[in-house]
Amino acid sequence: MIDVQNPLLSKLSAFATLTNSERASLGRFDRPRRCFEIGTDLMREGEKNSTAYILLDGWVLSYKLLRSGERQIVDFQVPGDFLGLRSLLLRTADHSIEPVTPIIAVEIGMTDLLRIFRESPRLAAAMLWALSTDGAVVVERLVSLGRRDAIERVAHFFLELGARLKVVGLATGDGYACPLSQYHLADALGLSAVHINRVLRQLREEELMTFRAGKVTFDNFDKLVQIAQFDTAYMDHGGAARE
Amino acid sequence: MIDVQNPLLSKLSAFATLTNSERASLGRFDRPRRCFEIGTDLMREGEKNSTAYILLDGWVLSYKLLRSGERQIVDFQVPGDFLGLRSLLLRTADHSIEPVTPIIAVEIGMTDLLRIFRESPRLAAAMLWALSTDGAVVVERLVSLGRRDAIERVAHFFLELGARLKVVGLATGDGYACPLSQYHLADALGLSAVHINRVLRQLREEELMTFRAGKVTFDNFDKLVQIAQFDTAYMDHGGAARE
DNA sequence: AAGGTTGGTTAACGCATGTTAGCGCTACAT
DNA sequence: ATGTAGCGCTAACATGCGTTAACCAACCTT
Repeated sequence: MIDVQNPLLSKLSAFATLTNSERASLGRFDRPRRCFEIGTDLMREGEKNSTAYILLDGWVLSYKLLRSGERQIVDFQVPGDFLGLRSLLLRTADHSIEPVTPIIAVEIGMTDLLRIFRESPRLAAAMLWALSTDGAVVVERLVSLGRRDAIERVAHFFLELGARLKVVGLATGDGYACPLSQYHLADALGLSAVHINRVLRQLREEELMTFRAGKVTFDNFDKLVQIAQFDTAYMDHGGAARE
Repeated sequence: MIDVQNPLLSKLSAFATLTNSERASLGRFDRPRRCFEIGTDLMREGEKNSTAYILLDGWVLSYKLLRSGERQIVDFQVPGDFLGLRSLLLRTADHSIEPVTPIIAVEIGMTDLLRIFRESPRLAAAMLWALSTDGAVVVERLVSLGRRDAIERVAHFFLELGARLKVVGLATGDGYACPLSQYHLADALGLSAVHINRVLRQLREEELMTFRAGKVTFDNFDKLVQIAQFDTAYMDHGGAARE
């Protein structure tokens, strides 16, 4: 049971080396593991007293709908990420969450959170740190939408995703498996699907990166980093083992 | 000394009615109050072990710079807001903070946070709630940048700011004092200053709202809400006095 | 086999917004 | 009084991206 928690453990370990009892504390959720198929929302905006989850396997996306029917994807979550923790604290969901692929997740409720805070302040700090990282990612996305043009935005997105997946062992320096469609990218990056397609072609033709058939391949990582002005500083504050 | 904390107290009271001892606990920061003038940053991106603050008076802005020299303003903070709490948890500042007006703020450090968590779980929950609200605001801004056009964006911005100021008694339903320049709006909303000017003129000519000489006046609140698709749901989850 | 659906792809056209440039006002320093 | 810096304001022009409309391939479903 502790085993499946691996992605979260890898992430938190980037913040501080956890003791065995802390690892055990994380594993001791009595709440059930749940599976969700594509098409069934985990959480819907406006919903009261929603549950939060830790994502063990698969990808999900968080989004908000506008009256016009358009949607803005706030972020994608990958194994090891928290789902809907903010909505738990707010007591009303401020966004919706749906699977991108079939997923496995563990429920967490307020009581679990409080128990962790009681049993291990260090673990609590690690979780607050992980939450803050999520916040930093959203802020960086906001910078993208506000001040980067389409190419920079797309390049930055794939680099960031790669960095996040690497932490949980799902990416190498060369690329990673990515189940998103071009429509997903459009809704996440504030562009039209047509323009996403144009940009992907350009990235391909200039031999910077390739996104095709569910695979991201970095052809010229350094140049890509330069174009995107990608700086990992906002993501890797842990550096493992401080304090 | 407790008195000056009023803006934060008003905010947290929207989440739960605080006991006298909880109010006292909030007031018992031994850290000094500090003043900052325009031009002196409170925090700079990349800085290690920065301090966080509670803003008592004045306005500040949080921003990130791009290589090109452009900047994206992430959010403005008004009295009662936390400053740099995420950077405190991350141990490295992921954004910079500078005053918009001269300000007064109280320092808070990790030790203060931990003390509050120890002394009063309810107060801790209230603070986590306030933090989550800040997160929800950033997410809503992200939706604006991704999917709203210029008019909707500007309208939404002023409505949201009004709602936030109202909580701490700095706005009425008709309008509020606002020390921002059109350049501030441009950097916050991902538009050019020229276009901000165009949009403000349009809002004025269509008698929806006026922003002039440091004052925001709502001329047709309802229509403005409709144009912006402004829904306060993401801001007022507290509703005072639940549990 | 036929039809529907989803995702990728491209071209033509239009528009919202950026860019550049310039004018005027106020505040403030010299 | 004179410069200078910041801010508001506007016009003319340029462009990045959206929109619409197709076509194709892969994969369902029946």
